[in-house]
Amino acid sequence: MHSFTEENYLKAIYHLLVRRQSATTNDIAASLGTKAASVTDMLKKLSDKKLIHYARYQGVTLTTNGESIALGIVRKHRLWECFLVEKLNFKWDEVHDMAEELEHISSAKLIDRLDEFMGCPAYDPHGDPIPNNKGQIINQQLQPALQLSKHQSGIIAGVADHSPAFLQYLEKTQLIIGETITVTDLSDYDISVSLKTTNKEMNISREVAKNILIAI
Amino acid sequence: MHSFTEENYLKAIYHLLVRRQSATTNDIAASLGTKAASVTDMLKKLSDKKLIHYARYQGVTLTTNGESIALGIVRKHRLWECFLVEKLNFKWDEVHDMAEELEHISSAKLIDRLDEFMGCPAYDPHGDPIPNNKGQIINQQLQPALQLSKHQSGIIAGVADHSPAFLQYLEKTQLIIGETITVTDLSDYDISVSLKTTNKEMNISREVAKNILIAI
DNA sequence: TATAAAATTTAGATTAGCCTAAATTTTTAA
DNA sequence: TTAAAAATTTAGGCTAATCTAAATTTTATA
Ligand SMILES: [Mn+2]
Ligand SMILES: [Mn+2]
Ligand SMILES: [Mn+2]
Ligand SMILES: [Mn+2]
Repeated sequence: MHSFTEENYLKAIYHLLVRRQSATTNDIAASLGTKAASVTDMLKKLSDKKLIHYARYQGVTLTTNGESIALGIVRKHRLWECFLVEKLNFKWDEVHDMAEELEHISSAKLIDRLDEFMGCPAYDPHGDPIPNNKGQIINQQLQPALQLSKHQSGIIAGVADHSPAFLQYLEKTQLIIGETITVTDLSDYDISVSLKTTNKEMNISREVAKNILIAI
Repeated sequence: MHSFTEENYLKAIYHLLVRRQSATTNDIAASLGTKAASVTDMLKKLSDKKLIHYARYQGVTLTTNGESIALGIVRKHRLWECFLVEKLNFKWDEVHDMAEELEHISSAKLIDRLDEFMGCPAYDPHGDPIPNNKGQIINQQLQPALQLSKHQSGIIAGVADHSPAFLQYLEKTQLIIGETITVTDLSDYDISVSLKTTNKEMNISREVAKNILIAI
């Protein structure tokens, strides 16, 4: 149907629009590891195919069609991650690269069967919502743990940084999806946040607190 | 590591060598749906990479390295077929095209985990042996049902035709892997073979009998 | 064993996706 | 409000994989 490359562009544009409200040539190039000139070439092609709205120098948005393809890729990526973690016992920091390949397996029937096999999960191992087979997706309202005030509690529901290093750190410190945390101290001059979980108390950096997402 | 295209060439060459003891330019072109000129180009490239032994006009064989890559692809293809049939409830005639895509997923760790998850099966849904992670494969000695003599029994262990149409016919008539059949009549002038299974008696054409493989 | 037929290779092009360098447009800030 | 900086596009090229048409080699057969 569409090439892997086209699918990757549409997905990158989708993520940029979700996360930053805009998708520029340089942003797309950075997220795909290509050069801006290559992106411009592809934007013309995607525009010709009516998958994006594109006006020179103005950045892009997805057409209805383009967005539904992007959501299909995101759905596959996240469902395969569920499979890898829950059935094949991979850790949540190990699955992304495999899912980057698996998301391009074309069969819609396969992915719907996988969805069923996994029990139609709503979220992937990183807390990201899984679009259903009509492309509908739950829009989670999450906030960085850093924004919690002193004595406030919340449940960890996602991460803003998906890097293996960060995920491994969270795993090691038991700051995992579903865990309830309570802020015990917030310091202005120091750069750390003190908190307690069900089992223990700990101190995390502002950087970490910024990347842990709490359900509101 | 290697492109999908290179992997497909190596797999095609492997299958031709197994099934016909030789792999010629035209045969490879036919099995990949490309033209002979394209095959010649790729043979040069695979030869430069020391994956095949190639001498102009003489056909090709696989190097140790080339064969081990081919066996890796075959392993992935067959394990994914097992998964699709046993876990996602696909029929044996539906899985081939999906496996053609899944066989190129690169992670060795993924395929070894999948192997484990499936219980390290020795055969795929069509009775074809699955190479282990060292590339070792069981060399089954099978014979076409057509070669059974009158009153002789045997167990269906494979198929020589993997087309959905043939597989559906076998499924419908319950001539499936593991079924014991006994030849009740063989006619010289008529083109059919009469046989009985555990449940019923039936009559199949020579063409069908040729493509049902019996364990010896 | 000499042709004819078949198989294979070479020559020359095309397409998708990528690149660098140069030109153009937009944005920033003096 | 204009010059510098940043972003983007254009121009020109490269590689992998493909093709058609023509040339070459092998094989079959008269
Ligand atoms: Mn991921
Ligand atoms: Mn994820
Ligand atoms: Mn198959
Ligand atoms: Mn099979």
